[in-house]
Amino acid sequence: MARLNQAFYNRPTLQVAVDLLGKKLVFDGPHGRREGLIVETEAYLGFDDRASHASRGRTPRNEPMFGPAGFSYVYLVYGMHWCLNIVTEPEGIPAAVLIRALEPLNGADPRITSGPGKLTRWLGVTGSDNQRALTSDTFFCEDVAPGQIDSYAIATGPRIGVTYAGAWTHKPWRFYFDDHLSVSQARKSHAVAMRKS
DNA sequence: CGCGGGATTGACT
DNA sequence: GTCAATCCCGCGT
Repeated sequence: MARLNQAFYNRPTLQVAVDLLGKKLVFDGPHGRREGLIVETEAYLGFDDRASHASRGRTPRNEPMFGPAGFSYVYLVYGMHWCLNIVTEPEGIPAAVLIRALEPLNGADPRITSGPGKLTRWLGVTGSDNQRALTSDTFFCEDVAPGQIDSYAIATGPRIGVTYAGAWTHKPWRFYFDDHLSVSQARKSHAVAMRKS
């Protein structure tokens, strides 16, 4: 199926975050080629969004977020887990979509990729993959043929782990396939996700 | 240059 | 439910 091009990512971030659900992520890494369906995302809108790394201006770490859409933004969190984002919106606007969960397509335990730190470990994505184009032959997303996957209701709710973000903490910018086995467990979240459809 | 804290996870009570 | 692991970043001194 069609590979997602830069124009796909060069759009409003909330739209990209929703549209990425159900797409296939492909990565050729240290474990060989690994593929997974994206089943959970979060949008980070930079500038005003206090949950975003870019809310306090341009720094060496968040530099990729300011760059052109369709590139990776990979950073280390809590000293041990890599998080994979895909940069969105035109160059100069810091925004990205965090990939929070995948359904592994090789028959592996669906929980092995049920979290942003878990899926990078499974894929083999590390800091050396920061700011790489996601439109290459070895790292990309693509459409999945209709009927190829089960249909899920798309749910939305507050983003995980951003309790420091003031008013932005509660923005419903997390999107996921409701009841999907690979969606991350939102632990201390008391928020009730709202059905989108 | 030191310090506080994080877009998490898994182990343990 | 609670907590530690672990290190880079960003900010204040």
